[in-house]
Formats: sequence, structure tokens, C-alpha cells
Amino acid sequence: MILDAAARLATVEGLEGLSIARLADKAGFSKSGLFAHFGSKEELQLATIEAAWEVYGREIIEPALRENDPVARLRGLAEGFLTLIGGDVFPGGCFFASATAEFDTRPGPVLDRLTVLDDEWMRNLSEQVSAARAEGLFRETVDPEQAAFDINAFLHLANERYTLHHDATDLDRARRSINAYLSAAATT
Amino acid sequence: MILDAAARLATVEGLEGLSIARLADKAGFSKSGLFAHFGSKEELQLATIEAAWEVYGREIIEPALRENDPVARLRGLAEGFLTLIGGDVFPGGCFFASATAEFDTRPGPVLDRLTVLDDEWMRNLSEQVSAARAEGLFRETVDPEQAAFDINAFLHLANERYTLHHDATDLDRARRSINAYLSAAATT
DNA sequence: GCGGAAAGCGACCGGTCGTGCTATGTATTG
DNA sequence: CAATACATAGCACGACCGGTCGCTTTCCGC
Repeated sequence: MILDAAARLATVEGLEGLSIARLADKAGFSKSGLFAHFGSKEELQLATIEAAWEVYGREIIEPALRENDPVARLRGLAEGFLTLIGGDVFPGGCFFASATAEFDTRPGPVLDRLTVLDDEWMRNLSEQVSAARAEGLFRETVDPEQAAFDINAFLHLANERYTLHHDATDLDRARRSINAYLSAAATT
Repeated sequence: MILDAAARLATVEGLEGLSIARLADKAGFSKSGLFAHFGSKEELQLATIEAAWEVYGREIIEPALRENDPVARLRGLAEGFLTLIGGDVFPGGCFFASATAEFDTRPGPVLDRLTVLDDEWMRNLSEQVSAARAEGLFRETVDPEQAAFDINAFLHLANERYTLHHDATDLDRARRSINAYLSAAATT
């Protein structure tokens, strides 16, 4: 519960800007009481990352991977992301986009973990493209990593712009672009 | 000169995380001496934004807009962005991507200015698409704002990933995607 | 050569940060 | 019932933050 609040707060104030005092206040603890659970701020950040990743796994990845064909899984990942962003779970937009933007020039265990999880997200996307190609649903000319890059690009910019303007138009733009992209990649 | 250093530093430490003391140290001034030039930290941030925007105008926008046909201008904007990102002017990646990610949940004059400049950047892109359509270079089915969104998405993700991994592959991915996109939009 | 404005400096303020150390309650266990 | 483990709170610390103040230096118009 503490970590869920931490993840939510981190999208607004940043993972580093999230102060232990404010988080403790939000969770109804004293500063030192909360601090005792984690040995350091970095441990708190790492635990917050895991909590956020669990949300993504539960809300996006697992439901999407339960679909039958790879194209549906791909659509599930994208739609799950856009739905999560459009909801109010993370008031400051995608947790990992915020955190990565903040830590991309701050080497250390936090950035390492964020990098691993971003790679895993990209791998999830590209694997579905590979599978779609293997099943003959996508053209052979479609490069899985390039396709993962493109789809992720639409999702990321939608997140940025929606966080900024809270206008669902930007989410729909990503939906339209991804639809067009998948249609162009399809064999039929 | 101070503001150029500020813009460079801000991409690494963040526009808010950039402390007056560290900037003064970097620029060879005393803290109070530097502070006297700006009435507040916010004024410093706003001045830094203007300095960074001038770099973008000089290095990307103006050269690109000197091209003859709109498609070349579009390519110029994209290539100018990727070249600037790939250079070492902004060690922490695109200044505006960093700053916007940091301030997107922090209302105030800084966010207002960032929003205006982002709109202007998007307008630059979409206007070239409109012009290309008007000159018969792009299909009538191409939506200028949607196209600007898509191209900007490729550029933004390339920036994120290049800042993270310093691997030129990500810049090339954006180049490839934009090339494919422009080819698909062309009438020929 | 001189006077005043401007620029730059160091010291300092109140506040917040992360982080230790210590005490107090509160269960659990023998 | 006593003793031990654990969760939480209180408090103080050093570091750093943005910001202020008064002093010194520098420079320019006369």
C-alpha cells in the first residue's frame, strides 16, 4: 500500500523528488517509521519500481499475453498501455517514462533496473511481431525490433502529450497510428 | 554563455535539479553574483529555456526551413533533430523532452512556456505536411496533425533511447521509420 | 582624476533533505 | 509473567537548497 502510493506520487514529483517525509505524510506514518522499512532512499526507489512493474504486469502484460494470436497480443499490449495511461492510476503519466527520463543520466542500481524492465517491455513487443511473422500474419519484410520501436514510439508520445494536455485525442492518435501500422504490416 | 551552460546542465540534472550553486561553480561565478542577474530561480529557468530554444532555432529549424520543397523541409527538421541529439551539445538528450517530462505535472510559467514551444515545434512539422499535400507531393488522405504526431513520436523515442544507451542504432531506427513513413505518404 | 553606478563577492538565513541514534509501545514466545 | 523481537515515533545531525544583505571591486561618463 505504501509502495503503491509511492509509485503514484513518483509520477508527479519524480522518483528522486519524492521525499520520504511527504510519502510518510501521505501514508500516515512518521518519517523515521517509514524509513526503517527501507534501509535507504535508493532501496525505497527500487522497491517502488518493483511495485509499479507489478501493476504493469497485472494490468497490461498478463491480460494481453492471454490472447490467442500474436497480433491480438500486440493490440492488447498497446491498448492496455493506453488504457492505463488514460486512467488515474498514475496521475503523472507512465511511471517508467517519468522515471527513465529522470534517471537516464544518473548511473546506478535504479537506472540499471529501469533499463532491464524497459528492455523486457520492448522484448514483449518484438516477440509478438516475430510470432506474427512466423505464423504468416505479418509480411517477412517486417523487422520485429523496428516494429517494436515504432509501436513504442506511438505509445510513448501519446503518454507524454496526454500527461501534458489531458486530452484523449492524443491517445486516439496513437490508436490510429498503431492500427495503420498493423494493417500495413499484415499480409492480407 | 551562462545560459548555454545552464541548458547543457539542465539536460543532465534537470531544469529544477539544476542548482544555482552548481551552475555558478561551472560558470566560474559566485552563487550570489550569478543570482543577481536573475531575480529568482524561475526567471533563470525561463531564460534557460529561451537560450535552448535559440539553439534549436539556429541549428534545426532555420536551416530546414531554407529548403525549397516541403518534403525536404520535413526531412531537414527530422535530420536536424537527430543530428543535434547525436552531438554533444546536450549531454542529457533533447532539452525540451527532459524539461517537459520534469515539469508536465508542475503548473506555472515554466510549463506554460514549454507547452507553447512544443506546440510551435509540432506546428512546424504539420505545416510542412500541409504544404506537401497542397503541392500534390503527399496523398490527400494524409492528416497533417497525425503525420506530425507520428514523426515526432519517432524522434522522441530515438532521443529517449539514445540518451539511455548512446547507441546510434536508435537514431538510425528513427531515420528508417521516418523514411518509410514519408515514402508511404508520397503520391509517387 | 574622480564619483557614482553596476557587478560580483562571501557570509548568512530559514527550510528541507536523507539518515542515523534512541526510546516507547506492542506482540510473540518460553 | 518475563523476556525478547519488532514496528513506530522523536529528535538531532550535517548537507544542500533558494534567497538576502552588505561590502568590495570594477568600470564608465564627466
